[in-house]
Amino acid sequence: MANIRDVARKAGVAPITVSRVINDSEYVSAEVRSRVEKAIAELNYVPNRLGPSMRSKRSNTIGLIVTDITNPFWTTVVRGVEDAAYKAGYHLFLCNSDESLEKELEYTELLLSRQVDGFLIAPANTSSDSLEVIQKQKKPIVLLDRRINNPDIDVVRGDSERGAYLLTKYLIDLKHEKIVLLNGSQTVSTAIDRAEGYRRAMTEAGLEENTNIFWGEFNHDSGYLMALEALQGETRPTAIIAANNFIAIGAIRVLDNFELSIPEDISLAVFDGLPEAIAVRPFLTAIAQPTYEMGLMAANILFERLNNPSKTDVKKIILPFELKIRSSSGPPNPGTH
Amino acid sequence: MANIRDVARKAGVAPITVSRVINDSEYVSAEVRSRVEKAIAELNYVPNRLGPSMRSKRSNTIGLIVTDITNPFWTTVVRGVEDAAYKAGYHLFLCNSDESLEKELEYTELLLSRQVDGFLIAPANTSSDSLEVIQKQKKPIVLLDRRINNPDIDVVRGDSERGAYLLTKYLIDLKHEKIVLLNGSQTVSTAIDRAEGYRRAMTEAGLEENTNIFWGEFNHDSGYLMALEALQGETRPTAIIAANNFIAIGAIRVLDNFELSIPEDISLAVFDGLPEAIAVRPFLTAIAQPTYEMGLMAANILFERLNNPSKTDVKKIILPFELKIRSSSGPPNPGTH
DNA sequence: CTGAAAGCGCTTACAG
DNA sequence: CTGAAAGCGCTTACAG
Repeated sequence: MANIRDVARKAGVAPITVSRVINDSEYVSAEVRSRVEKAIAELNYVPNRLGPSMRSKRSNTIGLIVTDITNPFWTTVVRGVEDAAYKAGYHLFLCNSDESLEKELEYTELLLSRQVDGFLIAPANTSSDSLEVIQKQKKPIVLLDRRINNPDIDVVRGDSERGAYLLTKYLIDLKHEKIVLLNGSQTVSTAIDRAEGYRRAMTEAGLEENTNIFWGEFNHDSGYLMALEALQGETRPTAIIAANNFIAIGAIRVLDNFELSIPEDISLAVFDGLPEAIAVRPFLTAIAQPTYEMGLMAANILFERLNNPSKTDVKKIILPFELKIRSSSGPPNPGTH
Repeated sequence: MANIRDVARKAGVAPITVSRVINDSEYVSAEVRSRVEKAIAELNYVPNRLGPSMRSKRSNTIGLIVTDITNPFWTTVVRGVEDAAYKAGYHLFLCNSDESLEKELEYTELLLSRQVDGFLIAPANTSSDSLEVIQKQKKPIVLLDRRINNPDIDVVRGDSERGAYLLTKYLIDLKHEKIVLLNGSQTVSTAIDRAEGYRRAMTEAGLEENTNIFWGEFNHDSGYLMALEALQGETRPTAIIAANNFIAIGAIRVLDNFELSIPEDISLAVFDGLPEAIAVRPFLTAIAQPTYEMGLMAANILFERLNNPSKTDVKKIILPFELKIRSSSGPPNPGTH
């Protein structure tokens, strides 16, 4: 693998002249330029960007940490980020934290040592050490979808409180009274906010004594266990809200289990662009966010900040949820009970 | 941002001693070690891995180019790759080629200049320039799911020919005779192989005169257009095979369009782990591959090769497809016609 | 229009 | 057990 000196030698010029040709910078005579280009082609020379990165302290690289790219919510966010990065000339290090603070911190330190210019993170927890570690290195961060106990960090997130309020109210308007929320962990802002919105809608409707929140994790197994408990309790809910699509997948495993003899007409309402897979359920409501745009916006805010490090206004972008009814048959209400 | 010299000065030692502490290499007296560790902590020192990468010509970084991470098939492959990379201490640059040779080549060159150690690529085309460019730099490549006109490159792929054969035969056994294949492009190996398997099953059953292959692209719009053409043709098929899940999504847009008055009992058969979304269709068959394992295996073959550059045996791993029947109601056969 | 020197942050190889 | 020198591949800043 040839380096800039090999090319320079072959073309009979100095390395800096090769550099000028590569970067189209300053004047190089046509004759010298073509000699250099010939040498580059003959040697299959590919400039090593680690050199400039060392000097300039800019790698044009960003770290992207989501909890699990397998979740279609994050998949689409990541695609938005990647498209923005492609346009802006950045490259992406992709990491999955699996909702683990340890893994998140480990990735953070590795990415820092790789000299990423900035971070896009869906923090595993409202109080994440990773962010402080990054801030000590004065690298910009934009949070994805989740708030944090730190007012100085940019964030692009969905309006989880209002989303939960709308979804709950929608079920209440359909005459549901026994509505249960299968939620994520108390340490994740989206779960906290979704509980808040759910509570507000229940209270407004005079149903506060029916408020029933299960706190679990954003994964299949937790959804399964919470649904099992909720449905085997004394008073069976007529509607279940799953706080994210992974919880919904677990809940569906319970709802579709014939042996448990659970009535088919329990309504399921789901956050976060559920793979329509689940439209198999007779009564389904989904509420989702513009995830691709979330990725695009977050990435562009980060690049903006990298280009204008002096700007200090903190950006808090809150995107609306959109209600999507996907009942495959019949009305999603508890009238048949 | 402190560097190794700052730490050395603060601890009253030479930079090389700091290096030894960071890397736990060779003997450092306990006293000196603790002085260095104290200085590291006080200065929030994070070692810059670009330095070692420059010297060693190893970045511990790999380039991953898939066509579109939004496709759940690739999402899962990517997750497998990422898990393998995490364990092996590698970091991943994620790129989407969108089935474009130009974008693939552009990414390839950028990744080369970033000094990735190796590549995992789902090539956009059976004759991809990108691969030659990479081979000139003597960097290892493992192909994901797609063959190429080059016998020397490792590949981990699904057995598309046999998968298509099985899926077609399954439909034939259900008494379907008018089966149409909505396929990808003639330049992508999975499309070529799926056409081959489909043809073999049709011929074996004496249905070669019914063989009907549409060549398009692996995207929604192409699936929509091909399905439209197939269903509005003279003889309506009783079964449609979609060569990948994006084509299936387009086809479903046609099948579910009431205005076109297309009979509901047309059977749909789909490759590549369709988001079960589509189980809404009354008659659905899906055939899928172990995608997560594909990612894991491909990554591990790449790391193996990086650790043993001398080994030259080419690996061609072919993974089996698995048939999954997902009819939501009634038998998926054309008996009702 | 072209070039020699210095330095980005590390670690290998050698010396003591 | 500790350290001084050299070099990985570039480009900035200066000189001519």
